[in-house]
Amino acid sequence: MSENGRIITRFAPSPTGFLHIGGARTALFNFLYARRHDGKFILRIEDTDQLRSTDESTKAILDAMTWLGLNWDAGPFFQTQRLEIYRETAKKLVAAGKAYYCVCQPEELEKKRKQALAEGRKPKYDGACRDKSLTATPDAVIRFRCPGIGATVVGDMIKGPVTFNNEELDDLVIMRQDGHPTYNFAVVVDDAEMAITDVIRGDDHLNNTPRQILLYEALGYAVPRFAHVPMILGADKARLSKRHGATSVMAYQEMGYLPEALVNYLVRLGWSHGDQEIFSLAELIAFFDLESVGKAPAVFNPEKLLWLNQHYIKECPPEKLAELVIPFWKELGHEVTDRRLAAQVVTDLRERAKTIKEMAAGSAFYFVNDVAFDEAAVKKFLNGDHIATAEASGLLFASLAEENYTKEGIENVLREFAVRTGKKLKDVAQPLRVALTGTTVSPPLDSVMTTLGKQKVIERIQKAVEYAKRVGQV
RNA sequence: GUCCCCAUCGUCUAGUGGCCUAGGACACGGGCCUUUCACGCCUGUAACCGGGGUUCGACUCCCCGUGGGGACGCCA
Repeated sequence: MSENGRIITRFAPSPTGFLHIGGARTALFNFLYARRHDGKFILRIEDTDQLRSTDESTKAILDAMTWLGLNWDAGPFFQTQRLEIYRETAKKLVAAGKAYYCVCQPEELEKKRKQALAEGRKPKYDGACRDKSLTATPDAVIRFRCPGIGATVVGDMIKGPVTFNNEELDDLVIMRQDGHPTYNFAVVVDDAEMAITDVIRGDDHLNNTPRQILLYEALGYAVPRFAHVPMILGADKARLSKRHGATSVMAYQEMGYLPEALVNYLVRLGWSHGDQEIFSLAELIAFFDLESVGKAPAVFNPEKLLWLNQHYIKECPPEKLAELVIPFWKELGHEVTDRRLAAQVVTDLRERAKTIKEMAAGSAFYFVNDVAFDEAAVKKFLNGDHIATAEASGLLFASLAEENYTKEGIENVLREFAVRTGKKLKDVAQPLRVALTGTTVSPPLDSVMTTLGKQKVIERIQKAVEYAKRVGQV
């Protein structure tokens, strides 16, 4: 079954919600491990829970994987399309005496479970139907017969060998009343059938692993290698959840994050390569290994993710960045079609935005007909003497020859003007900035002015002067 | 309660018995640069959970404790 020793990994989410941060990291590790070893990465949707699985979730998960660039080589496979395989396999187990039908009622079991917990015992199935040799009936489930003696060792690639006493394991249900397999059964059958060589998953599954190994053995399958990755926690060290902020991968896209940033952040959550922080995809594929995955759970730190996002924004080519900002401008009501202009705007903002969303907001002034003036800024920099300064410098720009209307030319005008009037450059720049952008915070004036173009600059200065006069600043 | 896992700066981590006066990164403080805000550069604060062993020598190995996480479903 195994393709001559080739590594095969899989990501197997249940479609009961969006792809979250933790799942994304698991998927990423599986993806990288497969790529690193020139193997195969399979996507499998574990939709055996009829109640909670939805098509929307499946779509959302696929979209998020695609956005992150976690391209799978096969699948998505759906467990609900493979029901026959589980049923047949389960029947074989029953025929071999390794599994049996059970008619214990869920309510009854729940009662016993609670009682055991209350009495301080480990809640385990009591084996009521174990030796009744029941046959298939509509309300019967199938349980796997656990040995109950001996021990099972999980040779985990991250945690090292972990030993479980088999008496800790009870007879788990493998086929439900509704004819669907349970997780522990379906996962074993599929991982075996799909010839998965390395199972990389969250360490919340470590406790399931011994019973899965027992199933592999009962079915005569080869046992894969396991790697249990520690959980991701929130700032309060509790398991990461909605109350810690955004946990959905796509929420980060909406907030203006680059997939490269999220991938880079996620991979460093638990994995390291010396002191290196920034990794290209090619480097990740070249370097990723399970030996360097830590054993301790990691706290999700949005600040560092933000820093990485800023880094990738700075690195991003303007043309590509422009493509990414366009939808965010649109959301702000600016239909930007001029790609050249967009690339220029983005270049102005590139080093001063932490997210694409922030970049869109910080550059909206380029696209308006009338600048939205910030009251405090106007009050401070478009008054008395300042307004005369703006007006005067505006005339200078107007008289600037087209070939001198460059960043250098503009800066020269600014500097000479400051020297001539005995002002600080700052006192010349700020009024202009407010006139052109409406606020005191913007990219450098020479950039703003060249991007905006001479005509608009002159127009905006005039309008600003008029505005200031109108609101009685003079 | 039982079982399993884990434990280095606030956070992510380097460290595999002497290289450690414990390194890097984020965040934070100070400084430089500067036409605003940023970027960048320099710099500072900050950690080996506790106790026993083992060893000439423990952040590194062992045990116990403590703390945190996970599992105990006809969820995955």
